[in-house]
Amino acid sequence: MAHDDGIHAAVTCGDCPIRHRAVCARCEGDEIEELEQIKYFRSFEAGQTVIWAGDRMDFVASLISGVATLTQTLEDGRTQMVGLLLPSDFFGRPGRGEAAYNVIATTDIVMCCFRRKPFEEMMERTPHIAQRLLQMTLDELDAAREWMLLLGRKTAREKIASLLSIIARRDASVKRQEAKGRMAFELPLTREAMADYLGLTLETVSRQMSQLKREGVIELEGKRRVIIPDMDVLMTEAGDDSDGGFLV
Amino acid sequence: MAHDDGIHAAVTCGDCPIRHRAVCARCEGDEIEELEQIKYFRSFEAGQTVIWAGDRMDFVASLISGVATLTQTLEDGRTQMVGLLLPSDFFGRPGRGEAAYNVIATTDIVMCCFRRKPFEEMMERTPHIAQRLLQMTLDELDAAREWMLLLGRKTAREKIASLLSIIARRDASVKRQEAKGRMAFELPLTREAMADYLGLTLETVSRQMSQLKREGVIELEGKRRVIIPDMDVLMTEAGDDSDGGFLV
DNA sequence: GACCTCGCTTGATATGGGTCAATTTCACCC
DNA sequence: GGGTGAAATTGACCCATATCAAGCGAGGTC
Repeated sequence: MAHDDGIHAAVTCGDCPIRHRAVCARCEGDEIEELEQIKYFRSFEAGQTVIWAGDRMDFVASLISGVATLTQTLEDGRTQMVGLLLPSDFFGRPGRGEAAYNVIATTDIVMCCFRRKPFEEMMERTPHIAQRLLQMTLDELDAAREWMLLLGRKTAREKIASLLSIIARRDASVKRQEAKGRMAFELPLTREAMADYLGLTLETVSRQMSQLKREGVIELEGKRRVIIPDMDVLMTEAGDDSDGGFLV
Repeated sequence: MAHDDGIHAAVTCGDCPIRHRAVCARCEGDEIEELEQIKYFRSFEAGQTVIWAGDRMDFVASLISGVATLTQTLEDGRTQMVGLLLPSDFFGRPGRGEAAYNVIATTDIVMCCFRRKPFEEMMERTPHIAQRLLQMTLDELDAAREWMLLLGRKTAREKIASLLSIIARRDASVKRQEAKGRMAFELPLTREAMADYLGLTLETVSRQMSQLKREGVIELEGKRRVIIPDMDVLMTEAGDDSDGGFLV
């Protein structure tokens, strides 16, 4: 049962990424068995709110399929996305009984949930879990910091290019293809969600998308399908050369 | 040897916060003893660079005194602060041999360093360390997300008020005094560093500080000493009511 | 005491992105 | 295949913040 990469391991271990990613670093049978007892699935449709900031949250979860977002809002309604959850991403916090952010499904999603208390108890007894979770959290922190650079210092054009290349790269790694040359993918976000990710208005997002299209940096099929003729060009537009696999 | 709060514990455990914060959740003697073997101190003067992004980094560390920053830059020199380190904050990443960010001392600082490899080995054997580090990292992630809201959606005025109230609150908790009513503190950052924190230019920072002063929200003694006549007013200006003790 | 430097402030002007207001497109549903 | 409504585009205008530039003040050096 060789584990040469994340995807293979996840498949080998079963249908739920958390079993591999947060827990079974070495696929130990009894750990998986115990997780099985406290796990359950939930699904939501595109547009539904999974949980509101401040609500009781007695589970932690990993996303199996679809895309969800974490958002924060000011009283007057200004909202900022602070997390973009793609399949295999984890959310919820051990030791915290209430949600800190709004979690919203932007496509139909399926989540694999674990009851929080038993999960925390398991963490106490099973060093692998805490260690794996630490690695995942550190990765998220790096992604958050990259995101801060984007929010604080990039132009609207660079922001758009960055977001597109983040999604393209993440998508590419899932499909196990090289993130080079020509690429195509379905945008899982509305223009408004993109704006909330980037700290822009949806009009500016739209304008910059049109601009990039006019200049041949991207092509659009309909409103959501994006084709990148040349990833290198897009990444130059993004303003940094970070080739890391960041993204929360 | 009761541990009723973080500060007390840190003092009780010795002079280095990491011993309590990252490790000795229950002050177990042998863990402390072993850490003692791999620890060493380093100090830097205000303005010195502790480490450049990309450099080899074979230690992790906690800040004992002073203030340091983590910054990221684009090729053309635009820079964004992504971490503000105050005493007892931890930095460096287990499992990563090179620095991801520039670490710069903004005041004279003293750090308590631990050689990375032995620290990682200890983490493997000592669940408490990974668990404590996980909690600290999750707190940092929350702080980063609060920071993202600031960068993406707040006005210059709100950004300044937010930063001042973050520093004031953090300062207050160190001094064990209530973060209510009148407060005073020394700004540990230049206007330029404030700008890098907030995603603004230093001119805008200066103008907004003058504006807040003119309106009586803050008072200034010299350029660095800040007096907050009424914390509630400042926090209203900050645009959110988050009373959490966030901050990296 | 004159001079320099560095951090900061202030002013004048430019501009990127926000705001407000129509349209247009397209995915979906009869 | 035509109708409908939400999502997206586009235009006109405005404003918050950036940019460029000048000047100030405190501390340090000769």
